[in-house]
Parts: sequence; C-alpha cells; structure tokens
Amino acid sequence: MPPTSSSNRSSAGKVAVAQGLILECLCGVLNGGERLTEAGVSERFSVSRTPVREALLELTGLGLVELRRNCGAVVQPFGPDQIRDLYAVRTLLEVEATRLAASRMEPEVIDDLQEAFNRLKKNKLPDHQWHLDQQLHSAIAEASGNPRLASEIARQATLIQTVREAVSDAMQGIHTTTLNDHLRILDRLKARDADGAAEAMQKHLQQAADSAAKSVVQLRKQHRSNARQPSTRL
Amino acid sequence: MPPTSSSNRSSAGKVAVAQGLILECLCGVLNGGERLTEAGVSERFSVSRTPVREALLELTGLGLVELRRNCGAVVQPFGPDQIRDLYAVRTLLEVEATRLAASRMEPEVIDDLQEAFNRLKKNKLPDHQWHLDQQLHSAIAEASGNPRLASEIARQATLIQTVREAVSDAMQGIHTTTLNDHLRILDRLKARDADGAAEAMQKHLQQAADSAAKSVVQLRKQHRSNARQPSTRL
DNA sequence: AACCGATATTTTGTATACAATAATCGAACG
DNA sequence: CGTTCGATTATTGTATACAAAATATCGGTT
Repeated sequence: MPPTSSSNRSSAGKVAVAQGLILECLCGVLNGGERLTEAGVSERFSVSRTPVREALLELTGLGLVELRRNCGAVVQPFGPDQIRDLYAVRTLLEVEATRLAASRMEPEVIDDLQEAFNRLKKNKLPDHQWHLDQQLHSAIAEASGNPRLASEIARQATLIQTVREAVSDAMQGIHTTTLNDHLRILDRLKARDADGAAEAMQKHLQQAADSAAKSVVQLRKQHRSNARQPSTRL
Repeated sequence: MPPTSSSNRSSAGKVAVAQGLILECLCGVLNGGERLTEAGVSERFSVSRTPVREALLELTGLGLVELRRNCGAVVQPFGPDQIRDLYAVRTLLEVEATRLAASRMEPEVIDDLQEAFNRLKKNKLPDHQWHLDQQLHSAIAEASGNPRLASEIARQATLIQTVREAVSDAMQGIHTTTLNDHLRILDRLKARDADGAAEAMQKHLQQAADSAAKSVVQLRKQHRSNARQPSTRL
C-alpha cells in the first residue's frame, strides 16, 4: 500500500491531519476496526508525531477513533449508517434547544434572521445559504439558555460541517427545500410556539440527515471509481 | 502566587493534569474567564508542556476550556449551575437511550442487573453501588442501538465521574434512594414500557442532578474554609 | 509438545529545542 | 495628542530525542 498522493493537503498541521483522517473515514479508505499507528499517520501526512497525536485526540473527541493506551487508535466505522446515528443525536439536542429557545429568543434576532433569509430567497447564493443555516442553528442553540447544550450542539456541528465540506461536490442543489424549513422554524419561534418550532426543526433535520447519508454513499462511490482508474482522474 | 502544594498528584501525566484542572474548576480555584498558559500549568504540575497541551485539548472536548490560537485557554465557568446544565444534557441523551433500549435490551442483561442490584440491596457496599450504577447506565446506552448516542453518553459520564470522584467526600449517604430508582428503571425495561422507563430515568437523573449540584456547593464551601486556614487542615 | 519466562521490538508517553505567529509595547509621525 | 507602524516579547505550533510500557518473539523447561 504505497503512500501515493493520499492526502497532500496544502496546509500542514494538526487540523489538516484531522480533516484528512475524517475524509479517509468518510470515503471508506479507513474502515472500522483498522488500527492507526502514530508513526504511520505521521509518515503519510509528512508531519511529525506531535500534530498527529493531537489530531487523534481530536478525532477521539469526535468519536471517530478509540484511543487505547499504548495500543494504537482503532478507527470506528463512519459510513451512511453512522451519519444517521450522528444526526439522530444532533436532532435530539437541537429539537430540545429549539423548544427552549421558543420562549427565550430575542425578537430582534428572529427578525434579523428572517430578513436575511428573505433576502436570500430573492438573489440565490448557495454559498451564503449554508452559512446562514449555521447562523440559525447557532442562534437557536445560544437562545436555549443552556450553554452546555449549545456547546454540545456546536461539537456536533463541527463534525457535520467537515462532512459537508468533504461532500460539497456531491451535494449539488440538494438544499433547495431547506429554505422553507428555515422560514417555518423562524415563523414558529416568532409565534413562541415551542412545539411547532420543535416539530419544524425535527423535520428539517430529518431531511438533512437523509441528504447527508445519501451524499456519503455517493462520495464513497466516486472514490471507489477513482481508485479503480487513478490515471483518468481530473 | 506560589506553586505551593496545589495539585501534587502522585501519578504525573496527562490524565493527572486534566483531573487536577477539572478539580480546580470545580473548587472555584479557576473561575470562568481566567486564562491558562501552557507554561504556567506546566510549571504548577511539574510536567512538560506536552502532556499539558493534551490535557487542555481534552478539557476543550469536555467544554471546560476554550482553546484560542496563540491566545491561551480561557476557562469556562463550572459551578453548580453548570452542573445542572450538564445534567440537563445528560438527561436528554439518557432518557432517549432508555426509550430506545426498552424494545431492544436483552432479557438476560436485564436479569443480571436486577440480580446484582437485589444482591446489593441486602449487603450494602456503597463502593460497589456506583460501579453498578455505571454498569446500568452503560448497558442502557449500549442497548439503544445507536453507538454514537452511547458514545456521547459515555463522554458525559467521564466528566460526571470525575466530578463524583472529586466530591465523593461530600456525597456521604446521598445515594440511598437511588437504589429504588434503578430497580424501577429495570422493572419498566423488563416490561418493555418505554415511556415508563424513560420517566423513571428522568426522575432518577433529576435527583442525581440535585445531589451533584449540592455536593459542588459543599465542596466549594469546604475549599474556601480550607483556604482561609490552611494550617488547620487535616 | 505445551507452557512459562526473558528478551527484543514496537508503540506510546514525555521532555526539550526550535520555529512561527499573534499580542504588546514603544516610538515616530501626522 | 492621537494614530499608526515597527520591534520586542510572550505564547502557541512543530520537530526531534529519549523513556516507559506493552506486545510479540524466541528459547528453555516441564
């Protein structure tokens, strides 16, 4: 198994190693049960063991590897099924946050977000869209009044964001319907309708989970076909 | 501020630093907003910066510090209020896990746990009790069928366990009623009563949260009185 | 032939040295 | 006097060297 050009990220360092490993987990290059040695990863990414250790620690926090004392790091499976599990946890946290936020969120914040989404509805800029999406989810998490809940949501979000960046190519035009979801959530929040907002968030995340899982399937398919004919790539 | 005998843990290393810092956050030695420099922590714990970095990374994952690039680590507040927030998140996760486990948990596992708790009911060994408690919660998390949910629960558990170890002195005889809680949860699980089991778990964790928050208050009180008269200590 | 123990090798854990980057302070200029 | 630019300093990020721990291997013994 040659090191080839596996993950020659332009910017070296801890974060690059972490993202690279996450990507490899997603693509299926690293399958559940495999063991990673620090030296091996270090050589593959052309960095010293120090950033590798920190990247592995971060992946441990994200639940992608299990770090065993003096034993190496065993990678956990991370395919479509795991994406669904991840979204299930995220849904649990965010639905509760939404319910809490319904009675606490500042009206100005709601108005600002509504305005931003309405502006986006006219001149469609898909790049700004998922930035606004993040803002909405973040604002709801903050408005929950439970900083730890917000923190946990943020943790899930970082992982999901990395996934989305990785599969951004495969997610062409998927998030067209989500705009209405967002507006509905904001509408229910403005009405102080906790149950309605929670339900809207639940459905929104349900769709997002489906979309993400399918994207990962597609990503893995692409990767396998690339692996078969590496010369035709690009 | 002399280094004194702040945290002379017998076993040095990353884990000792992490536990020491968590303890300091709990006791109120480190208050929210303070900044920790790697060098400072390194000197106080008499270890090199390497394990300090990893400890800080771990605390970041636990949400106890916020790590900012070339800026130091700012500690997040971690008092009784934060304990309640933490338990709120834990409750959210575990109640859902319980609901899921109701239809999936193996009967043998339930029986084994029931037997263990009943055996404990006769010859009371408080040391074994919270070990069994952990086993129960862990078994329920596993039985949820969502490994990531289980993993997140385990994450919360590690932090809570550290807290419990720290305040174990202050928690004398608090967990007398929890035995009945556990038996009730198991009873509802055996009956495949998802809602009943979830409700039992909810109440159980509610009590645990109260107990833990009060323990932290007591711990901080003790620590302050010790700080006033360090010579009379012991 | 099977099992136990010692040794060798691999792998992680820690320490130290160096490089890069951001914050801070000071001085010069408008 | 305020502002801005530059040098200094402090702090983090990375690399390398060394120590400790664990596992695998090999030889001896029963």
